[in-house]
Amino acid sequence: MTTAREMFHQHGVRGVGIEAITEAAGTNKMTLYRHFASKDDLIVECLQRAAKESYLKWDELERQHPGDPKAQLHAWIGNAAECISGDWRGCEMANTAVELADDDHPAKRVIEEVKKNHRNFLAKLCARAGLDQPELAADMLGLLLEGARISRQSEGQEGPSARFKRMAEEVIATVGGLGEKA
Amino acid sequence: MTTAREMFHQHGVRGVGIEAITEAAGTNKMTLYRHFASKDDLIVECLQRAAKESYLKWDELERQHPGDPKAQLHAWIGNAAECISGDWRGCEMANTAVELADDDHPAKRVIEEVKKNHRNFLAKLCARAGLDQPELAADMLGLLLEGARISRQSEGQEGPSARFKRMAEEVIATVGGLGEKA
DNA sequence: CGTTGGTGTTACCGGTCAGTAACTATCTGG
DNA sequence: CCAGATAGTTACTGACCGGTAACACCAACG
Repeated sequence: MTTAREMFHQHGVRGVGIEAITEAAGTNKMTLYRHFASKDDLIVECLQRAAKESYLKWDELERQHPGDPKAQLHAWIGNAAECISGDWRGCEMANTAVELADDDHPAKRVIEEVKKNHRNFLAKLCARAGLDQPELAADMLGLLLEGARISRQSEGQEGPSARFKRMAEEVIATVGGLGEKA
Repeated sequence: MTTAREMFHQHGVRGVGIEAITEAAGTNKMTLYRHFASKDDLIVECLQRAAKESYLKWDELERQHPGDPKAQLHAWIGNAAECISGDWRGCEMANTAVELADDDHPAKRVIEEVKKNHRNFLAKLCARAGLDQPELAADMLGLLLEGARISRQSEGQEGPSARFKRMAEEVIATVGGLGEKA
């Protein structure tokens, strides 16, 4: 199943077949179909697992800098920047959303919910960090990250996504309005 | 061929077949294969046509506000915001890049070049508009737009992408450094 | 020992899709 | 009026893919 995550991510959910996944995982199609009703079902469960992992990162942030929302915010930026660098292939959620043009695919509901949760977490963090316009800052940080993950795939590693960290810091410094010297 | 653009955009390049395209265009497969060597070829030519169209928009910007880079920049934001609203399905280029996981697909070269050109155009415009940090501002505007186009597909019309215009204006007001009152 | 539950294997079905062949119809220009 | 190019039609191939059926295998557990 971890294998499924990797292969879906690497080749896209539409670009890889069930057989290739099971083969790579050292098993076979039948075994898989005894655990998952269909390919769509497998996709959804993969995304849900990814969602759980990403939620855990928020807890980790809190653990690493307990009671220090400002440091958590900077750590969030650091995490995000680190994700983008390297030979990455974008966000599992966003990529899947693009691939699944069908709007009523069950995976879409999962993706939408997860994205909304992340935005809300981020907005709350911005507020706790004392930013003047936490909602605006959260939107900007979110879109910058989303854009960087996409740009990474269109323009490669050297493109604008390489400057994400600086942009994000600029946002919380100027837009968020920490009061010049915070 | 315009039909091909629409269908690729609507259902994704991997989600629609040659036959469906030709049928929708009121013709048939053979005729298409007399003009294009393969489906990949068709994809590439569609993207190139999309690229030409997008370049024309820059000329239009210049024509609408001749010699007024600041107005051109605001008009660019307006155009972008308008594109995102409505029942849009993201950027043809970026979506295709996500779908075509294969890195050495011929379409990838086209996409990369187009995206780089747009970034450079935008950076030059930011410089002409007198922004203090035109490169940084261009990167931010570009990523915000890219993020908005993706977020539009993950979170729907009501998500952060709806606030794109305000964010973009915020960027050129604070980050670009027009000097407080420009 | 036997049974039961999970796993592996093979083969298959039905469908879709990219791309081709061969033939016919239509329109053009000379 | 004829020749040549272009477009339409039908049918086909070969490959892939999602999903299923039937059956053999192997373990644990009574």
